[in-house]
Amino acid sequence: MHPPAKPRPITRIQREKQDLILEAALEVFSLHGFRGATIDQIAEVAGMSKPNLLYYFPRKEEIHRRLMGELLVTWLAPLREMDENGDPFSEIRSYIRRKLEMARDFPRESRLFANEMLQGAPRIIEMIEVDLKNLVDEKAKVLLTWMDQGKLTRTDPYHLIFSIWATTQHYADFDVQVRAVLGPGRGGEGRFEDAARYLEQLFMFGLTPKTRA
Amino acid sequence: MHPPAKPRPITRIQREKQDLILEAALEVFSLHGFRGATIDQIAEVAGMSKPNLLYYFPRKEEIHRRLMGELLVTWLAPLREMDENGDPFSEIRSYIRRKLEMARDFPRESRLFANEMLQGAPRIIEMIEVDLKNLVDEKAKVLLTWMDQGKLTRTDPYHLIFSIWATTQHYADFDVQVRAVLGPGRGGEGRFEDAARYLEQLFMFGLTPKTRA
DNA sequence: GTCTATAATGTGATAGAC
DNA sequence: GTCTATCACATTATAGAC
Repeated sequence: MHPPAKPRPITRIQREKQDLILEAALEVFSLHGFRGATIDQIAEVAGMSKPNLLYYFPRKEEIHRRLMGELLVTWLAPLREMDENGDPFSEIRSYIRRKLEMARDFPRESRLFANEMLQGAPRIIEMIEVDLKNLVDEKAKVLLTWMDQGKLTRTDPYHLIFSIWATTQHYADFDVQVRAVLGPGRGGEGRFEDAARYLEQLFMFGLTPKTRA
Repeated sequence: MHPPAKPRPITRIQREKQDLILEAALEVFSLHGFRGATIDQIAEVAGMSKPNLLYYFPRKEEIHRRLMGELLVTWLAPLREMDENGDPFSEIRSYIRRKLEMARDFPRESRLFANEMLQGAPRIIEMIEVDLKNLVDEKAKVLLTWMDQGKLTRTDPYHLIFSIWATTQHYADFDVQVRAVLGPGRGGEGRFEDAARYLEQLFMFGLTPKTRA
């Protein structure tokens, strides 16, 4: 009946400005959370006027939604890569390494996620309950299989994943504290190397079956 | 010269109202961070009018400052209790247990702290750099001594403390996610028991010297 | 000492100019 | 299609009533 909806052309300037806004919003939302962030501040960081920003994203929530949608995909990628057919120890070890690298290279994304969690995840609870839960269930099953085969110490696979999340993301979310405690000497760029070494030791020894020790 | 400053009498009603406000502020700040929290909301939770609240705390920042000051003391208590003269393993084990109990019993305090960290700790950076750092330095030395004595696997004491913080606080700060992933079955009150068992296993095996294994 | 009316500013959103 | 002047309301804070 109707002619196909004219695919509204996305101009180059539209794409560019949207990217500018999302980049600025990531900066501000990750620091102050959804309610603490102001459109004004986002606009300033993006280098445009507040009303101009609102032309591209008519609502503050739209910006946040877009950000969270893109985030969860990249955020879960490291876990998704954990391969059932690989060697359990090297799979877990590289999962930890990838996750720590994300904390190092994308701390704002980590803080954005943490902020949403702290607030009770009101805007992404559905994604958490479906996409994230499904992925974790799947990988927990893989871990259990490895344990059944005696390749891994028998332990709770869910809490294992939680502890990997917690320890790695800590270096992004609590970065100020980490650097303050380590001081100028050991709080520099080397802190991620130290963390990597420590975490590998913590998890590997904790996971090594007694038959292997 | 001057007569001693008249110790302005703190009436019962003053104390009561201040406690009400601080209780409400904890609730709101822990969910939305400093900027995301509004006096209006705090007043509503506290059951009083906004201007009335501002009579007892003339500035929003005053409320937050008071909250943070009290927080850091109780927050570091578990670590402070770690006793140099005790048995390394039971000391660490009970430290982890105490910390996990705090996450269970005082999740709002945990989230309040996390919120401040995410924002770069602008209002408590000094306390972090002095009080917290000093305590951690002191306890790191204790851990190192234990390692020197061969009672503990040699590892980085700072990152060990970080990982205990991260894994335990995770159950308060990311509670929504934990419960969503565990589902109704294992996400109930038992989740803290499971976490305690898992964490003990993780850290103990990771810390057990090979000569003991 | 206790509390409220009201000011001053900040904030999200829109109607309309270019 | 792109952008800005402006509105309605929320928010912090104060001056002044009880």
